[in-house]
Amino acid sequence: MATQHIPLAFTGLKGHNHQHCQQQVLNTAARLCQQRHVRLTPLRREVLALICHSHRPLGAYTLLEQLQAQQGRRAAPPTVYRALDFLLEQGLIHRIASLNAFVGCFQPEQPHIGHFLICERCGNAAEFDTPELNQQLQQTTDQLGFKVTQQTVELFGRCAQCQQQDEV
Amino acid sequence: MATQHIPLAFTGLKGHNHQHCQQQVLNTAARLCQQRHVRLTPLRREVLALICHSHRPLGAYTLLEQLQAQQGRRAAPPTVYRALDFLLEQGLIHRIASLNAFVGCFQPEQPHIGHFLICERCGNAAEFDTPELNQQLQQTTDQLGFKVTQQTVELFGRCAQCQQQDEV
DNA sequence: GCCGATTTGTAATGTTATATCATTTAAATA
DNA sequence: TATTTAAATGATATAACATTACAAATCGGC
Repeated sequence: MATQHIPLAFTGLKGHNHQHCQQQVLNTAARLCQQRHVRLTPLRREVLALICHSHRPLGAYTLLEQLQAQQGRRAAPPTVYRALDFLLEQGLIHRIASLNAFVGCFQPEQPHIGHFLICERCGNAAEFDTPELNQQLQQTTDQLGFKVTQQTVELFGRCAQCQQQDEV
Repeated sequence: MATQHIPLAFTGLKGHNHQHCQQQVLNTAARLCQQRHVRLTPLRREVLALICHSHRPLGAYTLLEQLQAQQGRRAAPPTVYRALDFLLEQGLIHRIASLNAFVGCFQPEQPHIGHFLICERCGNAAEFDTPELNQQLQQTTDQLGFKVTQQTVELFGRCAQCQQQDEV
């Protein structure tokens, strides 16, 4: 729940090996699905791969196009949405409500609250999860007598790299 | 910015006079628009009134229906969306991204970050704004080198009242 | 191999939001 | 007050996002 998570998407310049990162996500997904006795079918795996191909949130229809393009697969919206539903259920991706888009989860081992930083310049989304913030949210809502069951925390702005780029 | 805000929507049972509340919002809106030299036209005022009629977020097409029903006004989607854009710009309403819906702002005097508690049982949304949480968010994002320009914080769950109701 | 359950295909439709251009209304100015 | 100009609204079409319903195919367990 309160797992420390270094934002991956914004580590790009500092030796983030994305190909490796993506492969790892796919491997982890395969293992988790096996453990959970659910099926990571080719289609689902494909959608996950497309999503994890970048750290930018992708819309369902973008995924649909890419599916069609990539392997001449005839696909309709439900095809993608069903795959997305599965991946969401398994905690392998997250939905970014304010963008109607989806990003890969890079810590799918244990289910967790997804808090996001989204850079308006590079488009990358980074998941973050700090105990302090969780605690503060808990404390605040406790005080108000509100029992939280689900969170949407999406912070937009500029990542560190893009702030530097801006100055140039 | 860090104005203490007692969630209004969840004070219903404790003497929240909603008619008065709604009237006050409309009056404040009128005054603010006058001060700002922008026009709170009948249409915009009407949409604001509909939104503030309850504390439940309303979708654009619900508002459209209500507009049409209420005064036989012929209206198309852009009519509503333009009014909503205006009200958003003026800080008189907020958009709840995870619901594609809109709620009134009950503290429109000074622009502020909208953080929301949304009860899944009664459907009410309450704005909250605590210095502690703001500070923690600031601190967390500072540490990550991220410069926030816009926030979507929407917490779903049960309000205090509905928790009581559940127990019955 | 057969049966039931899960997954995928397909067509249609629902929901949310925007683009574009014409028309009307309000405000500013002469 | 008449005229000009800007702002707001009307109207049509369409884009973007998402779901329903039912048929066909595929997978696992027996």
